Amino acid sequence: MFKPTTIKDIAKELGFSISTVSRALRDGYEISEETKKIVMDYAQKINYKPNPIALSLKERRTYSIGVIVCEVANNFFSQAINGVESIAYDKGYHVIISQSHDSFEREVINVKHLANRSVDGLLISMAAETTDYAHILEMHNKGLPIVFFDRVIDEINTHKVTANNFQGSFDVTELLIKNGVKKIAHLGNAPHLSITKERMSGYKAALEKHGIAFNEEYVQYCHHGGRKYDEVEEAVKQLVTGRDKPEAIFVSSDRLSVGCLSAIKKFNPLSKDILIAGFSNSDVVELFDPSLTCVRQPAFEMGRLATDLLIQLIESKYPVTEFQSKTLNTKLYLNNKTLSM
Amino acid sequence: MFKPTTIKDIAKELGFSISTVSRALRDGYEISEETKKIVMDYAQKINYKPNPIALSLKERRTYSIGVIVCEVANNFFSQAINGVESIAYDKGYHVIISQSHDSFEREVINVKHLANRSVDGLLISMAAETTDYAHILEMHNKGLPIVFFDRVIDEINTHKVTANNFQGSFDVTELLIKNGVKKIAHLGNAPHLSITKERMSGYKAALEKHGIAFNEEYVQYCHHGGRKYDEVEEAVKQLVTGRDKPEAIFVSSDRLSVGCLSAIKKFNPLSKDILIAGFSNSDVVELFDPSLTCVRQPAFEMGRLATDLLIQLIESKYPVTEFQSKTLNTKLYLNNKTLSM
DNA sequence: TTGAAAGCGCTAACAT
DNA sequence: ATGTTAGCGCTTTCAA
Repeated sequence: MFKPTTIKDIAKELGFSISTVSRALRDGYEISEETKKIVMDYAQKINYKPNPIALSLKERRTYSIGVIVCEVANNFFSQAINGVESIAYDKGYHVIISQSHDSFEREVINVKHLANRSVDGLLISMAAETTDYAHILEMHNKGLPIVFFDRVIDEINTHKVTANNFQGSFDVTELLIKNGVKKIAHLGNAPHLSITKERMSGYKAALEKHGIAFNEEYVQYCHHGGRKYDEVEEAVKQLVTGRDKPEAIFVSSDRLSVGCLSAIKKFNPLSKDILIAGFSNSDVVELFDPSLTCVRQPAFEMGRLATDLLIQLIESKYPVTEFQSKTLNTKLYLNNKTLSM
Repeated sequence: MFKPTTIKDIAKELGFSISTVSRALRDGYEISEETKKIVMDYAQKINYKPNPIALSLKERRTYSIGVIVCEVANNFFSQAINGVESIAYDKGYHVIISQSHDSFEREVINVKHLANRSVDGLLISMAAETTDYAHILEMHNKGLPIVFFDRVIDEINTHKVTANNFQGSFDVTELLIKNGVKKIAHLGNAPHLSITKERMSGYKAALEKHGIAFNEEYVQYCHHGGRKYDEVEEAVKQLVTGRDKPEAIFVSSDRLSVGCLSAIKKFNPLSKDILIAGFSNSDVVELFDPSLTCVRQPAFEMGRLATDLLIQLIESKYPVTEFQSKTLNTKLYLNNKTLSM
């Protein structure tokens, strides 16, 4: 069952040696046109395909790249993966996707599994739970090409691709302020994540620019990044039932934004006195009620870029020592008639 | 760079032969406890991991399974993939995800690529464009284990896992009828897809049961499955600007349902005189405006089940000749105060 | 109990 | 121009 033809079979069938067949197939210069034609035609006829496993063993590479994200059921990541694929396919690489589900343990398993010669390089957006980077560091030190995207870490020196999280946060916060909103709460992902910190900075900077004091009580974090709805609901509850109810909530992550909308809807089914703004790559934002003013990341482009850099690392003849940190601009989308630019 | 330890290195280091090391590591019965301990401890210490490529070449299997879906940026599929993963990981298989983007050409490439010894078996939901099944048939005939899920085809005899599309359609159509809605249009995916046909049947059966004539003018298909928004918009336009405007539209696919909501919102921003009901696995349906009454498929469970069946096929010692077609029930969710069960 | 050697499919020196 | 051989990392006869 499922016993594919090998080069040996062809050699036997055609009466050539294995190496002649091999060379003919790769169009080697030493082989006569005549022989080439015979071999090629026959290979064509029986639809011969070389065994990629054998090739991998020989060449010590797999022509596949691993992608580790928290989950694919997330607009930002599925779009980013489409970007990854678009480049990878063109350059002849497979894409192996693994989900960490924001779990440290799962991330470690995935990294080890993929890095253990299943892939030639790794594209990773860190899990929300991860604070110990030993597993990544180990692979990096062994020479495995790694490119970070979205959720990056300072501890490792390699290419990094992120959205301009600071500016995106700044812009949306300022937009709210310019529309007369002063009491802006902030709902963030796990606090140690790079995206959380960067987005927090942008938010604070906008407040500061406009002379609004930063209020610690207006800040809530969701350590599971919105993957546990209860956590989001509890955080939103804290915000809306606090002493000084905010006029708006800025939500700093994709999954969290819709979670926040659901929670708000639950607490406040009728009144729409709290504006929600946040990072989201949903392609149906215009359908949401309550409406979501959103910051959109160039996910597809980020995936492309990160993959391009990764493949450069993989294919580089010499050890790469100069690394790039690319930052791509976000875009703001109003979905609410009460707001204007 | 990135040169991992091999069994040979261990043998040299410890002064044993390669085969002794190999056997010690696999806990072979012929090896003395003492030698085993030495080898195991050392392997542990240097964190030795066997090269999976070499194992694959030897065992003629890869311990990975391929999944081909139209896209991961789709609630149903990303949930199904989570189900696939949950089983695959437990049984020690990698999951390689490929997207067809509903393109026939892409599907053919993906199938050939994966089937060509990159995976031990294939899980597939057919692309909307595909009407020629030669590429699948070829692999099936070569003995590659294949399990279909969601979008299945009759032409190949193997395990199949689907939602009860007929019943789901029937239920939601009947719900509308029982709520006094008689003029129900139907917006479907590509007409040759199994899901499209089954859902159409359920719709027709409900109409018939309640003595409502089937009206050809109330039917529109989207050959690209909602992946091209213009197509959806045009179809919806046809429906709502026809001679006899429907009171409701039943949309028979996940991606199409939100597309339809967008289109309706565009044509009818204020009046909400057209109810939309349809298949959707969105986890934020309660946020949609206009509201979407939806049929939800047990995506995760379908993924689990399909994977379980696939792994059974892969690991079966004997050729399997008895195949199962599993059908799982859908669930109806009202998100509209004007409707009741 | 351990080692030598063949073989999985392929490529690439090294012969001829 | 073509064939022989070794080797990629591992398992597994077969010999010792």
